[in-house]
Amino acid sequence: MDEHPTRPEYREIIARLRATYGDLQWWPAQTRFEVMVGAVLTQNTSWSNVERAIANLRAADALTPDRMAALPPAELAERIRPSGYFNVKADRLRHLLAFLERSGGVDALDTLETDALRAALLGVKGIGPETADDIVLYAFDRPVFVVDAYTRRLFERLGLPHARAPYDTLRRSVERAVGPDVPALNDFHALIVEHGKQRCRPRPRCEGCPLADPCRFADPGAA
DNA sequence: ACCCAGGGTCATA
DNA sequence: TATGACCATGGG
Repeated sequence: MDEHPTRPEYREIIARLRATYGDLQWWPAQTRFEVMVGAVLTQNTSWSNVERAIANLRAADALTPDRMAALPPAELAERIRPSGYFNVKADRLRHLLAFLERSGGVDALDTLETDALRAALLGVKGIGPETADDIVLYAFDRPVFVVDAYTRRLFERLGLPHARAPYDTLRRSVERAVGPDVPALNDFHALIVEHGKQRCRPRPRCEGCPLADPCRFADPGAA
């Protein structure tokens, strides 16, 4: 009941994951705008598919706000087709472009406080909590923790509290315990995703888990 | 022929 | 607050 993990507990998880997967320091992108685009495109979609879409955009020289805004909507959708939900995501990218336009661009957003930046992003149609935090952390280097499906699955299996709590409850719990440590928060989410892709999958059960070997934790719902 | 993937919106109860 | 339908491609 209201039991929060201690700082060492999360630090220990980070340390063990780092020992296995390395010091990742994430987001595979060349610019902050590219981070934002990738964050939208990877919604419920594997990164390999996003890479094709990004490559198509790069081939069209459309990886800047101005150049992307110049694309006809139908062509934008066609370019990002490999990332799935391409009609929905094309609209979301255009909402993002309109937001950047009326905000004065990426550099202007960087002058906002973290909470204000987060709130502004959440006001964009198509940008929910996880996408907003991807952008806040990986494009603007602000100290937020990103919660995703991998995070909930791992925390559930480790028996950590708030695994199924509302998004902000889980996010704040980790932020409070870890502190405003951008490199640690950057790595933590990246490591959870990497661990999720390599081992901590719905099935088969995590094999050779660096956090608990053998992984003895049940799937969500089975506990 | 399945299940899964670095979610979000909208309608409904 | 909490489900469920919907969006769609590509890999295992």
